[in-house]
Amino acid sequence: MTEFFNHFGQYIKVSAQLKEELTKRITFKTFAKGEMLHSADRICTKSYFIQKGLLRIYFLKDGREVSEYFSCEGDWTNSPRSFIQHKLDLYYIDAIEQTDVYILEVHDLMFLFNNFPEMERYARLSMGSTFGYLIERITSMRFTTAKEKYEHFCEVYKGIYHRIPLGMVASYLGITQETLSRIRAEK
Amino acid sequence: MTEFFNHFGQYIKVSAQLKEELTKRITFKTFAKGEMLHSADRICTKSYFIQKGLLRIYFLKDGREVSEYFSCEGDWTNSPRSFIQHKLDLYYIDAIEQTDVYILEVHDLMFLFNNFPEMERYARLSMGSTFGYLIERITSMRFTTAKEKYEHFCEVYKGIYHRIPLGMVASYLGITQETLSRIRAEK
DNA sequence: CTTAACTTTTGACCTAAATCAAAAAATCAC
DNA sequence: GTGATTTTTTGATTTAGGTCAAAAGTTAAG
Repeated sequence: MTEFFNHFGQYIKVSAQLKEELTKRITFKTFAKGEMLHSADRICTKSYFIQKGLLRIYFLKDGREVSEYFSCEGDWTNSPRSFIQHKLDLYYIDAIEQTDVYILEVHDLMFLFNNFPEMERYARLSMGSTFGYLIERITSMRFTTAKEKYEHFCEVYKGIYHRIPLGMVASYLGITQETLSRIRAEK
Repeated sequence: MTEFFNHFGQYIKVSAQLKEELTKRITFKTFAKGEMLHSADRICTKSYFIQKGLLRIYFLKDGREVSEYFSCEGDWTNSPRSFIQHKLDLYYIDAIEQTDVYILEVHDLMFLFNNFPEMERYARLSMGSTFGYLIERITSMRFTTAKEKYEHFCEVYKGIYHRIPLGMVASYLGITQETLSRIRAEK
């Protein structure tokens, strides 16, 4: 669980007491490649912290799977609006590779928010980072060629972009797999 | 300042003491139409809460202004990464209409975070809402026609979309003004 | 008012990327 | 290992929306 506590340690000082409560509330699970972690027909009550592996968040558009984003080692993953606002949303989560995760239930997280003010700070700060990533992504989606979009993707997902199948990358970028295949071929 | 405290009241209980500290630290200013609130050559140390009016956050791409988003009555505005991470970023902020704002300096905000744990909660919760909006926007930008993008924009900015000049809307959507003009004309 | 400076619309033409189709390559299951 | 399924590549064709250019409308300043 070292990587798990280190993650919090990036933003706040993790007291022995918080560590104990986290340990008590967290569970561990391994998902096989292709296995579903979350489906759009349920409210998302779990957040997954990836110890090892790769997850994909996607939704269905006219029957086709469109990747929303990818998460790897050291990331939290859930269906954001479903988890935060406790309502249904359109996202599915599955495992691109065999993936080991720590699981935290939303009611346990609420307990932590209510009893450890530093957890509120942790949430504020870590959300702040993700914020920047989302804004940069929106920026990079407009007035850019398919090639530029792909190059931006490779930068952001440096180190893991080769672990993600081409078709999933294409839908993440909002281009067809044929176009992405041609971009990869040309250089 | 009622609208200002009401905003916090949506997320947390605002104690008399917090109210007092907020009042002490906030300043008020009016910007004329077209006036700049923030420029990319400076670090953004101020956050603006709009009492009345309309602001635009934009950046320059090949010399053209690209709208990142718009903020109106009841919204906070700043250059997000610059304000949060205290570094330079590429965004400019100007006033689309004459705009009245409450101004909070980043160091005053930090004081509030350090002395009022409920402010951390406020930040977590209000960021959570914005999060949902950003993700939905990313979703709506891929595999959609220019017309669908515009319709989504009108929904999200219902009530204020007619206050924003066409060219600014077009760049927000990542389409040309000519295309947007034709979309508006056809129906 | 009147001129200047933007903003929006309209028209003609062009191109990046979509679509459709099928072959080739890689991966999986037994 | 072998056939079946899935993923990726390649080719031909189409199209939505971009570019360029200019006219029409609108707003602002003196």
